[in-house]
Amino acid sequence: MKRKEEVLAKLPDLDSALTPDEREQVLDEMTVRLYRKNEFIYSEGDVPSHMLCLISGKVKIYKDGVGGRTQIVRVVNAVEYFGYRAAFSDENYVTSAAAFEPSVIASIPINLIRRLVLRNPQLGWFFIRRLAVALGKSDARTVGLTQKHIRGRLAESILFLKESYGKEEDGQTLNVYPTREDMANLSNMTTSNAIRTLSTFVQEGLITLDGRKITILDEAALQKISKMG
Amino acid sequence: MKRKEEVLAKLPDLDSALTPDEREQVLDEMTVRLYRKNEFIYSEGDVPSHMLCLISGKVKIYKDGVGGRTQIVRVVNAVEYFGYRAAFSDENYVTSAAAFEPSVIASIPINLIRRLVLRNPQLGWFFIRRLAVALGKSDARTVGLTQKHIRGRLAESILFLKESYGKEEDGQTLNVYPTREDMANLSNMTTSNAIRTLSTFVQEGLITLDGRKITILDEAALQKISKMG
DNA sequence: TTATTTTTATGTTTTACAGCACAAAGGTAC
DNA sequence: GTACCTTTGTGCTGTAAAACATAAAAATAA
Repeated sequence: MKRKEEVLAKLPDLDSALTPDEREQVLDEMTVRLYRKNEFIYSEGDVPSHMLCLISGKVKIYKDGVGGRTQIVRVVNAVEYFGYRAAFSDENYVTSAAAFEPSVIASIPINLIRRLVLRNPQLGWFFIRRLAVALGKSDARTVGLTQKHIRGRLAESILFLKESYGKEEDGQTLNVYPTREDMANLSNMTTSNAIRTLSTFVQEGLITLDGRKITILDEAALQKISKMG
Repeated sequence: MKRKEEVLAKLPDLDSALTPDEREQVLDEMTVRLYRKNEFIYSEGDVPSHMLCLISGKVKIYKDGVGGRTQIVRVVNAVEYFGYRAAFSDENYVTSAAAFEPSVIASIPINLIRRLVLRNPQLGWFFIRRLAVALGKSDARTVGLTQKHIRGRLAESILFLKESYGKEEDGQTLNVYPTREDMANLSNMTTSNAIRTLSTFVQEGLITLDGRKITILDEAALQKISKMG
């Protein structure tokens, strides 16, 4: 219970919306657990019963499409809520979620959240803002992924990861370590082409690679490649 | 003013959220005007000052991408709100909107809406649901447009228009009359390929074309083509 | 009406990228 | 340790769809 109190303290938007009674209830109904690397959190078709909150770690939200291909549509960083969209629109999940790396995730019954939102306009506004931002990003992504050429899409993905997860202390190495396949699934291309194009980026002095570590050397050039398509 | 009263009566989610005082204010600050066919409603980069409501007509929301290509990301049918996403996430518009056909559109200051949402949780919940549905569709669209082949994408677009605008009295002709270029911009392909692929659909007995009228003859087959990619 | 622009239609060429195939390197299990 | 599987890397081939080129038809303007 001590642990849960700490978790709740990290969720100010939610915590501040609670009466003492509700707070008790949230603490009672909330569960916290560790997901291992690559572990599934939920899958397309599942009934969304809980809102999730990533306390620590990194999570990818993706869709499996035609011909075994996968598209990562969003990534989640700590501390962020996720898994509530489907519940809010009364659908089953249309995406799947998995941990990029070991992740601690809190689950709160969605019915409880719904009740809170219907009583607390500030909390409602919080979710409106989150959804509005996500929708804008999704629309931008649709166009980027469909219209840009392979180099543009890969550059966009590298910058997307930088925006989402930031950099290490050196100020240029991405703070996330995706496989080449992850890069391909972010960028709407085959793994081969992700590998190939990353290599040419290295040759051109835009990035360096050390296993799965990606270090950005020339961000301006990447921006340009991403923008030009 | 009579006209505005009628318009407000068509917006139950909003109307019921208003106190008499606010109702007066909305009627006072709301403007209603007719947009001609293909007229711009707002453009990428504009500052969103009003929430819009399509009273009658049809509207397309689109993004201009690289190389002069355009992607229609959403379509709006009467009576539906639009143009609020950017305002809710404190951004300028990242999309543009134009009328598919002559359209009557009401504008309500977004600040007024924001105040109402912050006081009325039901209204907040209404927008949460709308945004959640839109985000789910946008994600599905991203994957459909990137992974499917040209026939699958075009079939998807035809079905998308059917879902969005429905059919005429005959039960099979789409109730919207997009140019071939519109079809291409919906389906992420060139106009030439939209024309070509529509023709093959006619040859295969899936649809008939009469100018811009699209009549669906074999919806099950279109569903299959859309699903298979 | 006639003129002019826009839209539709089709054929040809080019190319970006997927789809293999295969090998080396790196992890993981036993 | 050895065996096995996954990930990374590179070359080759085929093809889906863009790009280009005209031309006819339709819509719009004069």
